[in-house]
Amino acid sequence: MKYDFRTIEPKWQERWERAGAFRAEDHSSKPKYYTLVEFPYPSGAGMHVGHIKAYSGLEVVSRKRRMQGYNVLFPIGFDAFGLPTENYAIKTGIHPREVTDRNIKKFTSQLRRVGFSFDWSRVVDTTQEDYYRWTQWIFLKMFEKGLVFRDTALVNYCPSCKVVLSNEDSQGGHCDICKSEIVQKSKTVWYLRITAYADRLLQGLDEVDYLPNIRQQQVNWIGKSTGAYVNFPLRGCDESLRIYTTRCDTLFGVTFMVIAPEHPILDKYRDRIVNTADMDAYREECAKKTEFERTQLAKQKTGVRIEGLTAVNPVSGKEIPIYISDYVMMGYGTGAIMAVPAHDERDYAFAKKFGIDILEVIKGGDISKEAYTGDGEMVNSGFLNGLTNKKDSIARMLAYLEEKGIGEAGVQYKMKDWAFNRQRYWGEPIPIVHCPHCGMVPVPYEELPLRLPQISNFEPGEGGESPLAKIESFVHCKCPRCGGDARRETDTMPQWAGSSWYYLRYVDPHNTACLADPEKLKYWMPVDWYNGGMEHVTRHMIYSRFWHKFLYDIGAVPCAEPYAKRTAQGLILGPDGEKMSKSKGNVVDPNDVVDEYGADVLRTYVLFMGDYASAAPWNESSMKGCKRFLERVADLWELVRPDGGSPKLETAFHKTVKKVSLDIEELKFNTAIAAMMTLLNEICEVGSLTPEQFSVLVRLLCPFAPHLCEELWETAGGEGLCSLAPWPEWDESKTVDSTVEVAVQINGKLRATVELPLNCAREEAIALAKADARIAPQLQGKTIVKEISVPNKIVNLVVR
RNA sequence: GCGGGCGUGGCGAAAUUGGCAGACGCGUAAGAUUUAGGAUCUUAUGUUUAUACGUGCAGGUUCAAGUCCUGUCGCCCGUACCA
Repeated sequence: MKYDFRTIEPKWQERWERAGAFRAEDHSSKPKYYTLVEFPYPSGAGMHVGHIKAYSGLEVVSRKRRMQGYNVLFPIGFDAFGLPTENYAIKTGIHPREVTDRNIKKFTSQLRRVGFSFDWSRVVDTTQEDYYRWTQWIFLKMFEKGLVFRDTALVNYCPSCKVVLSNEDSQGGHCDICKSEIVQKSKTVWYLRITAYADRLLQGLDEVDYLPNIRQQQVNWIGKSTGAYVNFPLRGCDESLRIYTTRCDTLFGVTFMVIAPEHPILDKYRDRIVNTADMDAYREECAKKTEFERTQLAKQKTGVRIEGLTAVNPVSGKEIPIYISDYVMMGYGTGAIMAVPAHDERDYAFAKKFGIDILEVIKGGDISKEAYTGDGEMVNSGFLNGLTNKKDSIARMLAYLEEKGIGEAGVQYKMKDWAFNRQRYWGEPIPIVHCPHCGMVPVPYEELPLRLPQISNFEPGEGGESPLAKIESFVHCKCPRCGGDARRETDTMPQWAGSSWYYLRYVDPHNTACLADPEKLKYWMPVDWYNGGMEHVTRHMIYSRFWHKFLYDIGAVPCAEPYAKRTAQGLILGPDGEKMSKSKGNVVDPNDVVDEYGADVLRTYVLFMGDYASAAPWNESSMKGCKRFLERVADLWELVRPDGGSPKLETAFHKTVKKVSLDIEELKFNTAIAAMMTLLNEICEVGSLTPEQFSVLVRLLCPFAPHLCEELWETAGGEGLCSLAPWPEWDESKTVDSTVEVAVQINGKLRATVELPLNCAREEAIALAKADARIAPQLQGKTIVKEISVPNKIVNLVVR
């Protein structure tokens, strides 16, 4: 058969669509399987081949599952709210709705051309009113349950995007979207109390099957630490300074305290402080520093001693000085620390610089040179002296603190509450009304969706307020509670909102009564296998796990975890080995590849190019190997004969079916394809194959190159669609030949290989090995000290 | 610093519990075919003269190490003054 992909591919795409071949059934007696890929953000640039690789993995799994008789839900949609579209609108004046629709159209056509087996009847678009209605509904439910709060805080602000960012979106002190430097700004911010779920998000990881590195990243992100809160009395005040520490056993070694420059105690006891001028100067200096400067210029310690205010070490009774320094953060713990310079590197550096006492409480190091952070015997520590086990000394100290009422055990998380608002137009409006009498009042559920008003000027205000603030008709409203004049909240939700629950909407995308029908959720949830990029493993996944757990708590979903299994694919790099980006001009457009090579070659190549989880550079000439492979398969029909094949080829088929079946489950697509290539080589060597063998190969290859395989299936008179034909099975007993090649070593060095019957007995194998024409001469005059035989693998003769 | 991962031909990479290192593909070379080019097919292809040597480097365990152990160098990803 001539491999005419330009005719074949549109033909089968049309037939699949007409037959509804990949529609998931809501009511089915078949077992269900829900495969999920991360839905794309429809950017103006269109898709690149990285998207294709990201979807091809579970595409193969989904197709295999269908052939195995599962009712498969493999949906796609668009995460379409977001800044790039809005920035484009500002630049061009074209409404984001229009831009979004255009981009979605482009993405859809690209995806269709690749022949992905998505259920196109379930597409969701987060920017559609019937979708964001339910995003707002979830928000209001959280508001109702006290998980939404507002606070004035120093926030990460991007001066270029004019928008407040969460900690997650401003890592390394740079805006996640435009890469410009973040500044700290005091703003009123909406928060979601994700920290209330920190422990459950951590524990939930035990119930799911995530790749170990993915799990670890989430654990680190949540960042749970166990320790103690300790109160240090302030001399001459009724109040104590509260700190958090993981090493309360070193309490006797505390020689000073450090508090964050923003710590409220500084204002409260301002009249007692002698050197307010120095203090204010330092605080101002810190406020000006960006988060970036504060962490990068870190290693050099700066600070100011607060004169007139001292604390008392609650276990030793010694009076100790208090400093302010920006190495202590207001956002972690209590914003104050007890400093143990002898056993903490940062405290040590600070103490050296300011000439503060360093008191050893753990033996083992040389504290005249550096801080000792290892374990050892406790000294200078009263009742702890002599203890050598860290656990014991911590337990003893904790017991003491609790007994005396000085402190208590506690935990801390690195994870912070989720800053949940953006001063932007293209997002879900936050459905809250500010009433001068009633305060914050939720928009009634029956008024959802709270629609985005039509506007034409998308510029944010100079003060960084949302473009919505300029729309009088939107802002002015009546309070839903008292009916008086009120103002609408004008901030919108961050982009992460819509993607936090989209997998639920796929289950029932057109429901108008609830976010998804409970019965359908019960059938489809949880997602059996979720694949996506490593960059979404912390933010997106933790956010959506949090939303899901909340929905579980209010009875809206039937399971505690949304994703039963999670894997991640590696990037496709440009041909130059660099990350693909528009600015580097190394982006490969899937449309170009489909034009020149066809969708099946593209699909096969992105999976063949290397380990699925690793990054690999695009290499066009390497893709030609996949093209040749498919062309040779297309020609195979010529070799089909009822009496074709050979016993050896039959074994090769069983081996290959097994290998491909198992490799797909482990995302080892590269070796699965290699195995089929090897099989093809063997068929060509034999020169013929049976019709049944042909059918097996076509079905085996179908998830990878479905268009070609449908065509071959039809040519061979197969029944129905190849895509829905039964997955080939293998017979374990037929995966092995009757004879095996066994390596013969002398002193561990390969000297010959011998053909032995399968499962040849040890004695016989050794005897046959010794008798081999190449081995026997080498044993002349030598003594055999040891004979090792591993069945079907190796014989090793140790001689002297 | 901490957490995770990786280091194998000219290139992308394979290699169950330790058991023939380099499967499969690219590239390269020679030949066939072709008016020519391209495409296709056949053969060869880790280094080396047989012997020997080869999985970042140095040791170790073992009959046997890419795989296990100790030390060391380098790279990538994530995170970062987390008390």
